[in-house]
Amino acid sequence: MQIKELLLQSPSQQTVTVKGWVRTKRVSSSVAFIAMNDGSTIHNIQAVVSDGAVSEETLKLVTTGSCIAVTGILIPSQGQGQSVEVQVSAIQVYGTADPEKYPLQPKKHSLEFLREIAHLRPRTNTFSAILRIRHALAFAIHQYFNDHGFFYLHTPIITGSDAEGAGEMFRVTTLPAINPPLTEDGKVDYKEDFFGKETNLTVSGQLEGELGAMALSKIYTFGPTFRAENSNTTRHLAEFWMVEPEMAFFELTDNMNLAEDFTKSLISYALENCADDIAFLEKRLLEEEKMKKKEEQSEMTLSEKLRFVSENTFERLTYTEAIDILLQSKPHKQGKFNYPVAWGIDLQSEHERYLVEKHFKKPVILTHYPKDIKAFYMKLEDDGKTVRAMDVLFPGIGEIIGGSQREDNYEKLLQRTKEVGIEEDSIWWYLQTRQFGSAPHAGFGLGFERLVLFVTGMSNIRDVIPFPRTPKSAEF
RNA sequence: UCCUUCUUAGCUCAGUCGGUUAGAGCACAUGACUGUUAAUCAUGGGGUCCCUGGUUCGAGCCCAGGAGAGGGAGCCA
Repeated sequence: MQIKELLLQSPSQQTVTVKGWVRTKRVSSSVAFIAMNDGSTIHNIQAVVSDGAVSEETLKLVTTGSCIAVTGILIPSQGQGQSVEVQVSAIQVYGTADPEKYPLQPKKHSLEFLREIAHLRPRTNTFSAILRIRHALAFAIHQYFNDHGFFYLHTPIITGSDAEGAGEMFRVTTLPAINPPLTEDGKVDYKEDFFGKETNLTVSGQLEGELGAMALSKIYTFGPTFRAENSNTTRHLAEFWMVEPEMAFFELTDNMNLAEDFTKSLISYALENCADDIAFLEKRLLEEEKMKKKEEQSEMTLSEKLRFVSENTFERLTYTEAIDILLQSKPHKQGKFNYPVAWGIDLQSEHERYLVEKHFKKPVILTHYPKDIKAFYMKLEDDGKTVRAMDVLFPGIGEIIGGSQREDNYEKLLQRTKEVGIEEDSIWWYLQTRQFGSAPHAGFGLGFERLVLFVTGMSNIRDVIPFPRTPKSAEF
């Protein structure tokens, strides 16, 4: 029986067997206490070994990190801190853990150190809590879409197009790294490669997602995506998971409504279903906050922040309105921004942070960006200057969602591909959807790790994915 | 990629003006203790001071180069 279930049982004379990893062992002359955890819950179960119940040799093997099965009777606990505990009659040691060598000690470890032992960090309270929340959010995503008539579309991970323009790509090839076949003009001959052309790992499933939406009406993708950008920040990974719904007959406002309802319901799901884990992470954050200066401490606890976001309306405004607010802002007038503010600029982090964290103090949806700073597939407004784009900005995270209504007019789309220098041949199939039964449609991409970051209150994206891939780092 | 900070025991860190034998807390080991909650108390072991080179009578400390990590920025989700 899992420890999560066991802790909910009322004590009985029935014999139970619990399997898990030892967190701590406390020994006194006549009794030993073993705290065990199997990852099913943040809570440990206490196994009590009375004098003589288990041989001394066996008990000696029970150390922090070892894996054991204990058999005994579930009894009411005499001590504080738990209602039931196991009165042990037998212990089976599955795997020992030399206490001199086992890196996880019954004490606080820095997140930096735990990153170096990512193979063991899921055994800590913090990471098991994060991983359970990550799972719950993934489940909630599928449930939400299923309940709302979306179909899960599996878009390819290896792509032959590099038209998304979302960033540098990882090349996929089976050609030898040394002396690859060359063309007559000395370049690598990809006709000889596995697919007979240049291929890469996907940076987004959107273009294929649109093909699905043009048949199934409402689809979503949820899979890994890859960016070979040399980004070294707390918000970027080279391999991350993205959720990309795409809906026929949706215009920009429908898209915004969906994005807002979707993220709110995911957060509510976590609040309802991961209460223990969120409470643990909240306590952890509070301790961390105490170390900070007064002015840097956040005004809300983690659960307050999550509830605030899930219960309040996101602020919606256009890029042009946002620029006006920034031009009127104190930091702009006092010259505090490092980057100048003017219509046409790409908003910098400091600008987004001001809008979200200082001015509105809630999530913000920015729309109608200038076309020149956005992707080619976004629908051009009638003003000819802006596109029907939307970015959802979250406090502390920045851009968590980027999306748009797509250009559904063939001529206009073709025009834009030419302007940004995309070869027609490379995305003929994408362009054809605008020739055969085109329809207004829209969609967005949600960075899954950024959502997990927000819900767990963690500050580094490397700590919300089991095995992070970042520049110069692909261990484990 | 740029800016910036850091690298000393298993972990988190201190280390004075460059000075002879490098410290603390936790962890670990041993012992004590009749119910603990990251138990407590006592004792003990544990060091390539990130690497390479230089300055100096003498370098953990100063200089140069390199590696790794953190934070910020850019790119974005």
